[in-house]
Amino acid sequence: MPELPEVETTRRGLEPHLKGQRISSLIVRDSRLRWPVDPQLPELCREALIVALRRRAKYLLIDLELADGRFASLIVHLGMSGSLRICEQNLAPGKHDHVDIMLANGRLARYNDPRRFGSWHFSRIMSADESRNSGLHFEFDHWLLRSLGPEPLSEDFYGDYLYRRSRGLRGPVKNFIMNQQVVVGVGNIYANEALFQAGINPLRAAGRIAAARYDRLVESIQQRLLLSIEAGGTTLRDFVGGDGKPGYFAQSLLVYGRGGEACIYCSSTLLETRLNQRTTVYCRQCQR
DNA sequence: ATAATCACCTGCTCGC
DNA sequence: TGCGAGCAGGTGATTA
Repeated sequence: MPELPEVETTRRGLEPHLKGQRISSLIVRDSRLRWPVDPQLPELCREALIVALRRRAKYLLIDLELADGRFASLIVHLGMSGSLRICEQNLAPGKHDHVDIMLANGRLARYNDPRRFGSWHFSRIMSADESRNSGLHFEFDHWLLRSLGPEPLSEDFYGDYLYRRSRGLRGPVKNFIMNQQVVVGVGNIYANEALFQAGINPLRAAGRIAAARYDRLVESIQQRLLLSIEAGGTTLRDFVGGDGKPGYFAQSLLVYGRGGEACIYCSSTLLETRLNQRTTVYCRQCQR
């Protein structure tokens, strides 16, 4: 489920409840996630202070000051069906509630993930010296984050970057912008939405799109993501943010889930096909 | 190197 | 009402 707006919505919902709180214990009920959860995770997090909540790509980073004074981060991915939300400690865990972060203040952050495509990792933060010398954007170096592209809402993401990276590529532009090594955070919903707004046919070869059209695509990606964040993300089935509330961007979707219906601009029937085994919706009239 | 496919899971909807 | 097929917001690994 979660693409960048949903992860960012989760981060914003959790931040006021988690930042500055101490972890009393961490409970893993089912460690069979995308990658097995480190059996030592609860011990590693015991009595840690949560100092910040960040997001990188679709990963949620929970920064910790450990009991020994060192720093570390929990790296959480929500996969397709995950959510992390605040609730009271007297609320009994239900089906698929795989992880709890118990807080000293009587509340907890509960991770629910029916499909178990999400993941939890622990990474110590490098010392200041190591961080300076590494040339990385992060204070820690984790294999999951190592080869990610730029954040779509940052200055490192602009039309000419996409243009240059795409030269020579013959694959569809939709696959190109969903590649997290090219740009992070864009999943199936927002790839469809942004390409529609930009007037670009998702099947067009990435390497055959002019520079000016990539300028427009960057604007479209940024606008769709920002509008969705403002709306609290897209809830199709079960997404809830950190405060447990659904997002209402679904009502603003331009093409996703509307195959066979009329294009909002030209009224021609929206086409539906599959690209990289993902449903792709577009207007043949408006998208070239 | 690039591009396409597979694999990992549960839950839900659809057609018969 | 039951049952199999297909599909769902992601992504690393594997295969051409």
